[in-house]
Formats: sequence, structure tokens, C-alpha cells
Amino acid sequence: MGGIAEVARVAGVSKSTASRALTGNGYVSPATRERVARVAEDLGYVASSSASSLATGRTRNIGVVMPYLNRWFFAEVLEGVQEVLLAEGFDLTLYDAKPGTEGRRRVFDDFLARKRFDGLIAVALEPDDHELERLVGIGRPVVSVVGDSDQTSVVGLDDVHAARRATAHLVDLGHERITFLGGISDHEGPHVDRERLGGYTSRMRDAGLRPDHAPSEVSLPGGYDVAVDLLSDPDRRPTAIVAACDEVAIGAIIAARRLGIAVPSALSVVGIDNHEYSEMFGLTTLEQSPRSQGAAAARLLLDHLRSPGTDRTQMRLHARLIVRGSTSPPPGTPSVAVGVIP
Amino acid sequence: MGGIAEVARVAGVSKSTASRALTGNGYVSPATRERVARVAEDLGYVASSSASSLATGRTRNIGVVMPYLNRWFFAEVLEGVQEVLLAEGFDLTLYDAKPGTEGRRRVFDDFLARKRFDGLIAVALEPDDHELERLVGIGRPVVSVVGDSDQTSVVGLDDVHAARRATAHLVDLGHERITFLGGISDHEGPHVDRERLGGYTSRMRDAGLRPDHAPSEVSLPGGYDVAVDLLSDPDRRPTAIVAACDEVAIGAIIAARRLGIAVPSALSVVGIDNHEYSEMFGLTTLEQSPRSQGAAAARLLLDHLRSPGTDRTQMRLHARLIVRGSTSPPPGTPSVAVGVIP
DNA sequence: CGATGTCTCGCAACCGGTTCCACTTTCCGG
DNA sequence: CCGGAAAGTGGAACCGGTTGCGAGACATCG
Repeated sequence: MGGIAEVARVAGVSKSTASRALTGNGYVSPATRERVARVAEDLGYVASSSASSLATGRTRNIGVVMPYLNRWFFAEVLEGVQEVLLAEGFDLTLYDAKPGTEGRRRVFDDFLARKRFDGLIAVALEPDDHELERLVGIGRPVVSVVGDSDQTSVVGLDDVHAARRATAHLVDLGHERITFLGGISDHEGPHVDRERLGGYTSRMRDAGLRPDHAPSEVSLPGGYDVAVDLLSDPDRRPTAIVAACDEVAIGAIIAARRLGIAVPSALSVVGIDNHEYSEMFGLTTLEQSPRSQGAAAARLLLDHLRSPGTDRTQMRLHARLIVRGSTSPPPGTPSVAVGVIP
Repeated sequence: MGGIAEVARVAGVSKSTASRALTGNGYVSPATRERVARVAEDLGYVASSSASSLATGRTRNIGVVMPYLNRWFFAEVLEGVQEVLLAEGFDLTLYDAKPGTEGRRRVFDDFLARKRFDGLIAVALEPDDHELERLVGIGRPVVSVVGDSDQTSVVGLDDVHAARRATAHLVDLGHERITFLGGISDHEGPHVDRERLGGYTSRMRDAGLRPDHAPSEVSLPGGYDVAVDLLSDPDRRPTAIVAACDEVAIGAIIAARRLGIAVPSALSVVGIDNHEYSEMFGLTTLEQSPRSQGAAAARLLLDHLRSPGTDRTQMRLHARLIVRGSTSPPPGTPSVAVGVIP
């Protein structure tokens, strides 16, 4: 019951005309179009998406692959993507691909191969060679959010720039002992962390300062734990911290409070993200908007779908510095230096 | 190219036999089954999901509708759902339905009507009558996570019980001035908040104590802001707080620290959730595991799909009390009362 | 030994749309 | 007024699977 055939019958036209009237493809007189539309409305007709996908080869569905769902950045990206797709009438199918899991293998080897989507958005996937090959080999456009693939279009923050800018802010304030908090060592770990650490390091070198890296898990508790150690060690304790991200920065602020170290007078902290909690903690940070990155990725992907010839695009965004209360000149700086009235 | 017809041709059998061999439906001799499977493997054959959905009426896809993606609870539920579906070979299509948005209307009126799924999971949707009708009217099984619909199966925490238990913990410690922090007034706001407030209120009454409600936005900054006011007011300041959820509780702890109020000696705080940050803040809380709720909902839904006759099920989970460092007897209690050696 | 039952497999009819092609009608420029 | 193009419509062939039905092979049983 209820197929387009019935709509056609009731409206007194052929299936083909009904289809044309409803999809808007091909010639249909305004009168019949109107009539078919009304009948469809009356009957509560909704086209079967399987049938129409089968016939057209298009699904009006976008796949999103990401390694985490419960982290702020990823959830925000997802909302941005969702918002655009919803407005364009596209469905969004989510694939969870946690690094090193059997599930991830299945996502790449089984789920993606089914091609239940017209295009893919890969968020901070960091695919290995095999995975990348799978991703591209599907023959559907792919847009990455975060990452540096030259095989796909990419939307993402310029992380080197952001970290340099964060470091520069502290250098400008007069800090000399600045530690980078978070991430693993120089050549391992996720691409983002490496880029940010690299940006920090290069900016420190430019200023003639010695870089110092305190590795930690990239999370609030991770930042907290390592910050407690770092700040408790009088030999190593810096006057300022560049954090790998805002969650780490907030962990550091909480650690400082716990240890009775005043922020910003005794310790400046700057993050990268502008996390939803950052304002509450008065955190100076470099804003990246994952939501708009997600939205941009979705729009880019839809563009690719509409004009298949389009070349791959690289969108590198520059983060904006938001100065709040967590940064100030280092202890012992003459107050005139910051323009405060004595 | 590449359809099941080609597999059949290469394997020297008919389309029907190839289909039966690959799906496992109907009689096929082990030998031909084996041969077809190998040919399919060699050719890299993957069945078109549109075609098979069209033919069978089943999509092997589950729709998940939720109002937020970027909150801890929702993201965790989603991961739990995803994990089960992935293992069962089901896709997951996500629909974002933020209260009061045009997008939400479209989700209910357009997107869901397309029935691109075999079943739905609705997370804390709080649908109005029209929406509920839509949801149920689709004719596919629906499982709600959080909520009290008698039209769908439900998985969720017993919120009244959890709040009563949290309150009881403080009452048992000897507290008499206990404030409930978070949520709106008694008869508005989300179902969860009302239930929790109700559980708190009833347990207070049972103990012969006067309930006190400090409404706030249910978030970390929300809890922080209101806690600052509450704790700064000497007339109203309680010795203990039951928070609507852990994020609110953590906001309160941060506010207390900021105001120099020691936790737990001067102020006890108990939350509900066992949020990922709770351990770091030493928060005493009632654990609910959104991840396992999501997983349970997914399993329940798949059960419904496999045996269509099944009745609707209500799963009410009891939260477990996790005692950490944020609760103690109120100030001025003889220490013997808690069994501490003097 | 014949009847009945269980496998095994192919044919062809679906599932519900879309679209190519052919045909008729209308429109318009010359 | 005529010829060709554009507009409007229907018939039928697809898209790529699944499945009911029937035919044949073979085993089992009375």
C-alpha cells in the first residue's frame, strides 16, 4: 500500500509523472504538479528512501567517523555537522572508531564498505595507511576535520600558529620560564598535540628561551595530576604554562588553587580551545570553534557532492586570542609594565 | 558491475542461489555455499544495502534521537548504544532534536517519517503529545532512555530513589540544613530534575527536615553561579548540598573553594551521576552508568526487532552510592559519631 | 517398490522508486 | 502556414537484491 503508484492512480496520472511532479525533475505542468502534491499530502505519502537510493544511487545520508563521542571537541564538531545536514535534509550516520579496537577494524572493513552514504566526514581520525586507503577507496568524497591528509579535503585549526600565538602572549608579558603541559613526546601521539608542542617549541626558540615539556594525558584530570607534580617541584616550577588544550589548562588552574599558588599573579596559564568551562575559570585561551569547523566540513562536503569535479580543499583556520584573567606579567614585574595605575 | 548477478555468474549458479548462499536463508549445499562465498570474497562483493532494504523491508539501521550531543550523559549513552550496534552489525543514524527548534520539528515531521531505520532509541526526549504520537505512529519499536512513557519501552535510572538515597546519606551523617541545588521549580523543567527534586523533598520530609531548593541551570557553571550566592548568604547557607547532578555538584565545590569554605568539614556535597570528573574532585555521588543504559536500550531494541510480539518493558535502575571525600558529618559533630579514633 | 519428505537449485515476480524513450500537443520564428 | 523546438505525459526498462513456487535428485519409511 501507499506507494507512489497509489498516489499516481488517485491523481489520475502515470507513475512517471507522479515521480517527476514530486521530485521536480523533468517537465510537469503546474496544474498536475499541484494536484499530485495535494494527493501525496492527503495520503501521507513518503517516498521509500531505499527505493529511491536504489534507483538514483544517491542516499542523502552522510557518514561521520570519529574516535570519540564524549569529548568536548568531538561533540561540538558533531553538532556543527548535524546542524548543517539537518537543514539540507541529509541524514547523518555515525561510526565510532576508537583507536586500536576491533570495532574500528570493523568500521573500516565492513561498515564503510556498504557505502550507505554519499560522502564521509572523518574527525581527527589519524588513519594509518590501510585505513586511509579504505577511506579514499570507497569512491565517495571525504572531508577531514583535523589532520593533514593530502588525499582528502581538510578543515581544521592551524595548530602550530595557535600554539605560537599562545606562547607569544606569555613571552610578551615578560615570562621566561614557560612550560608546555600535555601530550606525549615530540614524535609520537596525535598529530594535533605534536603540532601544538611544535608551535610552542619554535616560538620559545625564537625568543631565545629554553622549552620545557611536561607530558600528560590530554584531559582535565590528566592536566591536574601532572600540574600538581610540576608546580610542587621548586626547581622546575615555571611562571607560566601553555596547555595542550583548555581541559588541561583548567586542570592546571585547579591544581594551582589546590597548592595555594595564585593565578595569575604567581602563575599564568593559557589554553587552546575556548572550552565551555573556560569562561568560568577566567582562562585566557585561543579560540577554535569546533562547531563551526563541523559546519564548514559539512558544507564543503555537500559542495563536493553537488559539483563532483571540485578539487580538494584545505581550510586552515587561525585561532583568535581571548584574554581573560589567567594571564599576567610574571611575579616581580614593575606594575607600570602592564599599565596598571600604581 | 559487481552486483550479486556477477557473483552468481562467476560461481556458475543462479542469482537466487547466490543470494541464499550469502544470506544463509534457505537450502544451499555446503559446497556451493563455500564456492559462492569465495567468489564474492574474490570480487570484493558487498551487497547494496538499498536493494536489500527495499526487498526485505529491513534496514539494519537504528535511529537515535536526542536533544543534546555535547553533554556528558548524552555522549555516554550514545557510546553505549554505538558499541552494541557495532557488534551486531547495525548502523546508527543520529537525529538531533533540540527543544523548541525548527530542526526538532523537521526531525519529527520529515526525517523520522522516512523510516530509514528498523527501530528508534529516544534519549531524554520529553516529547509533547504531538511528538509522542509521531514517534509511536511510525510503527517501529521505540525504546526510551530516561522518561516515563507507557507507550514505549523505557530504560532509566530510578531518579526518585537516587535523590532519596543521596539525601539519606547526608541525613545519616547528621546534617539538618540540606539544600537541593539545581533544576527549576517543582512542576516545570525536565522530568529528571523534577523526580530528583521530588526524591530529595520526600526524604527530607521523612526526616522531619525543612527542604530548601536553590534553582540553577543544570550545568557546571550554573551550579557554580548559584552556589556562590547560596554560600555567601549567611542566613541561608546550608551544611550540606544535594546537587541535581555531578556537574552542578562540582560547580558547588569549586564555588566553596573560591569562597574559602572547606569541603567536607564546613560543607558536604553529594551529586548524582559519577561523572568522569567526579573522582578528581573527590565527589561523593550516586552512580548511574549512562553507557550501560545506552547499551541496555540497544539490546532491548534489538530484542524487540527479533521477536516482534514482545511487550513493552520498563527497566528502572538503582544507583549505587559511592562515598568519596566530599561528605562528612556537619561542623561541630563529636568525631566519635563517625567512628574516627579521637 | 512406491509414496512421502527433505535438499538443492533455477525461474520469475516482486520491493518502490527513477528515468530513457517515444509520442502527442503546444509554442514560436520565419 | 509550416517546420522544428519545447512542454507534457505514459509505457517500460531499469536499480540490485530477496523469495515463493516448482522441478528434480536423493534419502527414508512403511
